[in-house]
Amino acid sequence: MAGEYFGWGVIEEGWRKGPWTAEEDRQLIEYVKLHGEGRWNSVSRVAGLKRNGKSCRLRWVNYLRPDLKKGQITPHEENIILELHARWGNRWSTIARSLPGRTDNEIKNYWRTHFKKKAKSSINTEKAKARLLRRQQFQQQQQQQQLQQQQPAQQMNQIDLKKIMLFLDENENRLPTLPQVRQDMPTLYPNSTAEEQGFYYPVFNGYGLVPETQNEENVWWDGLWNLDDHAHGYLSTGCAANKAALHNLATSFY
DNA sequence: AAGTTGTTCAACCGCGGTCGC
DNA sequence: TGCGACCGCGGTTGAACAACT
Repeated sequence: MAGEYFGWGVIEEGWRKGPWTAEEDRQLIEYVKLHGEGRWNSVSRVAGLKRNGKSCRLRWVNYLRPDLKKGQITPHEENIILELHARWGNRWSTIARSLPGRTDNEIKNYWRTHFKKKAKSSINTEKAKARLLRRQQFQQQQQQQQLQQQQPAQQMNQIDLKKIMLFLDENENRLPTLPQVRQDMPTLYPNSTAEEQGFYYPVFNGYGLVPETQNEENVWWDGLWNLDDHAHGYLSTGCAANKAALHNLATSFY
């Protein structure tokens, strides 16, 4: 590698590498303000940054984006990471979508730092933990369901329940045959996932169906998680158990 | 106090998917 | 249909700092 040192960064083939300076950050922020996200390869030309498109995108997505949540991962977020990783594996960007303000890079780093070693030292222990977690989740879901049956009006707006039910009814024919993973409840998140089997799920975004080409189970559920207004309040109270409870609730409609 | 080891996280790299020509 | 440009993802690296000996 024949690179030229420039400050503590390196210039290689015309592109600067290494840590970003405050001035570079400022230039990138200014660029995004004016032109929006995307077209990263034109940043160098337009903003005069000696950074390639990839580097600019990464810097923006992982560090400069205004909606990023700074600070430590909370225990609740950690639970979600654990849960989703058990379900999806190393699909960091997918996991990150469920944690607003957190980046895939951040979650990946957090996982490696906090869980990878443990996983390495004892894969079996990890599997056992995942099983335990799922069992606990199932118990929570049952409790949650009981609560809902007792106090449905307080838990969730009827209109939103209707929305979901209508959605499920409307798409009854489109929904795939429930894969094995759903049939053997209480194992909510078994190791073999439906996504691997390439099922097609429609997406409900709170308003209607959104055509979706991805064959990912999570996309379907993400649609539900993204319910707005009242339902959002119910679903996103930061409680994975709530989501899981709805998951079960919805599953019962199949 | 100095050296070593461990931890964290920003940044880079390679690959694959998508899109437009 | 093939090709190149672009983008996003997951894996990996390395610098900075903290903790330990």
